[in-house]
Amino acid sequence: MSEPRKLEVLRAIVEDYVHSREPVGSKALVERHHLGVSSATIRNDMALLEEEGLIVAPHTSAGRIPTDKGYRLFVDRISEVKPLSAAERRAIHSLLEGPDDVEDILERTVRLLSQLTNQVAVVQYPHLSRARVRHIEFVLLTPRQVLVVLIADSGKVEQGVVHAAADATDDDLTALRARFLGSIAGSQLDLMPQVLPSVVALCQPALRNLAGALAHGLQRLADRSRDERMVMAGTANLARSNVDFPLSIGPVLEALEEQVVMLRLLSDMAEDPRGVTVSIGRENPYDGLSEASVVATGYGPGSSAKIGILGPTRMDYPNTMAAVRAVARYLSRILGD
Amino acid sequence: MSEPRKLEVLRAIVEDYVHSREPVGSKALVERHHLGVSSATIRNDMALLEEEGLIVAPHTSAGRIPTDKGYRLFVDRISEVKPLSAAERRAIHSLLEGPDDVEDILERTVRLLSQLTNQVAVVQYPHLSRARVRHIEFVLLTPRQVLVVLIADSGKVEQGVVHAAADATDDDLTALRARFLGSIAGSQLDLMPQVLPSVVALCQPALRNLAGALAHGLQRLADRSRDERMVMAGTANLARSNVDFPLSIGPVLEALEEQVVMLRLLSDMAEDPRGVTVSIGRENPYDGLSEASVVATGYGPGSSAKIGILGPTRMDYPNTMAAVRAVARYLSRILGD
DNA sequence: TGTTAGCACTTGGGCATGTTGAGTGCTAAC
DNA sequence: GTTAGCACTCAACATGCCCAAGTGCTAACA
Repeated sequence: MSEPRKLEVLRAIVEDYVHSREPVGSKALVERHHLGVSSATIRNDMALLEEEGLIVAPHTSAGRIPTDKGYRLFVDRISEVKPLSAAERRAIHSLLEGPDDVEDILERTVRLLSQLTNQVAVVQYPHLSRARVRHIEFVLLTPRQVLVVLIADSGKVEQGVVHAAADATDDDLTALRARFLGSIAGSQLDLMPQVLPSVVALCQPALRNLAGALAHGLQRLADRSRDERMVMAGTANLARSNVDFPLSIGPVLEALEEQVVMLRLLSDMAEDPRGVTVSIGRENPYDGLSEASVVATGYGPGSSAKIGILGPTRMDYPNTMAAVRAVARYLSRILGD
Repeated sequence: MSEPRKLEVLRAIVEDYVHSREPVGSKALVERHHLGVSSATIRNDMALLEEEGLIVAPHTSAGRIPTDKGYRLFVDRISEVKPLSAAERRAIHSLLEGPDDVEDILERTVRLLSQLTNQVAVVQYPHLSRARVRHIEFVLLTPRQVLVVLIADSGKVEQGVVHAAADATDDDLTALRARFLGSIAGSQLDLMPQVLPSVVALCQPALRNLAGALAHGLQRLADRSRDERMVMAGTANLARSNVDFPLSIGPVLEALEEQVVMLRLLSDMAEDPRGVTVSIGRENPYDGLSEASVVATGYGPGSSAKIGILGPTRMDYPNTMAAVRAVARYLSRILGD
């Protein structure tokens, strides 16, 4: 049997199944795709495909559906990333115009991606560990409460409240701010643990307590911005695409809510030379996602942060991959300047 | 027939139905609750309740289930808000300890509430319109991009990027910052439209363009913090509580994602003298929530912001109301000082 | 007047049974 | 290597039947 036809048959099965959501049989296959052979031949091919674990029959006399392995082969060797339609390109263009606040941009991006793909879209905040301190600000809220603001040169702002052991004054804060800023402005966020203690040590004894508290607060902010976050959109698509289909969406929602899980998942996805990485069904390290696939890619400087979508294994991979890739590229471009 | 018993029967029906998820019949009712009368009598009562539109029978020979109106009566006149269990109180206490960053607190609160109630929890950011300007900061990102930071005395920080028409320098920004701060520090966020233009007008002509852009940016930030937002948690509970039950969760997820809808809904809920407001099924202004109920209450200064939960109409109102009320009180207390 | 027992009636759910059609694997011929 | 043909399997659907749960009603009762 010819190797090319075998792949062709697998391709046809995947496409039909994604489209119809129903097991596809040999006869329907020859009708819908002009394969040039009879259904009996296809049956033989299918038997082989099943032996190789690429497809399975849910019950004796039903059609076949692709396995995770089948999808994998499809994605790796068969499908081509389709170019986006003109309408889609336009949507990307227009939706990503507007104020270029990092937060705003990510929010709109993720919404856009979820609409393009009809899946749940997820985007990770850009990494800040290599970002540098641009500015800090101490603001007295009450005599014992100080709002600490840390501004990175990436434009990200972190804030938190610090409790002082004794009453502080605006003058204290102004002095300390100058001192801190002098020492840490321009230094990398991940170097702060090395720098901060020496700043505190150099303070006048009277201020040392306060300085310690503030240093601790700054450290927390720096940690937090390294500490990753994400934005998502389109959870309602989960319910829609699975009407009358038993992808139990409970576990998936749980995974999405446990941001740690999702972030881990995204980070762990190796970068693929083709631009998008796909993790299918049980390939996912998280149990709740055993019937789901993740399509993701990096964006921004060094492609360090990830953007992607989450959907049922039975999804339209070519189009989804195209959308993810395109959106990631636009996003990189916008954040680039 | 005695009015008290009628209510008692309704109460029993609601409680059994909430518990079992199945229509409850007259016989089962007398068995589970010691009502002191026979099933025949209950049948008569039920017929009356049905006439009044408080309960319905899904089909001829099934038990009855409460209608929206039935739940309404139950909530208004029958149920009592149960006190929380000691364990629950402890959970609230321990989970709400930690750094008292507004954002952090809200996030933990909403997570806690969703766990206590097994529903989706939602909390609205505190209103800031009456907040005052504590501090502003301009940071040069590139010669033509300025990061504008607005810090309110409530501790909330807003940030955004402004594009300059011409190159700006740090000195320009320092000067402008002093000027802006001198005029608007301490003034209410909603008064900024009146104040900002005059500041711009007073600037040196060379800086006026830049000042205008910055003023515009500040205005946007002020608007945004008036512009309401929310945090939510527990969407996975939707899937869980509705396993084998046809509350189509799609529309509900949509509503939750359209934050505008939810915020509107929360804002529109009148304050109830008993401390918690309930909106049941079709009482909700949004179609997708016709099988859902919202239990909410205000918190914080003037109870202006809302916190609440969203779940199926068939929910345990007494406990849910108790949890919402308790959590709101703790939240108020924590934010109060 | 309110309560109760008894009874005829309705009906959804479960079950056993039969039928249909899509789909398969296998074999023999091309 | 491909195909036609055929016997076989089995989910899905339909049909009929019975049962249990539940109802409404009536007549008797306190």
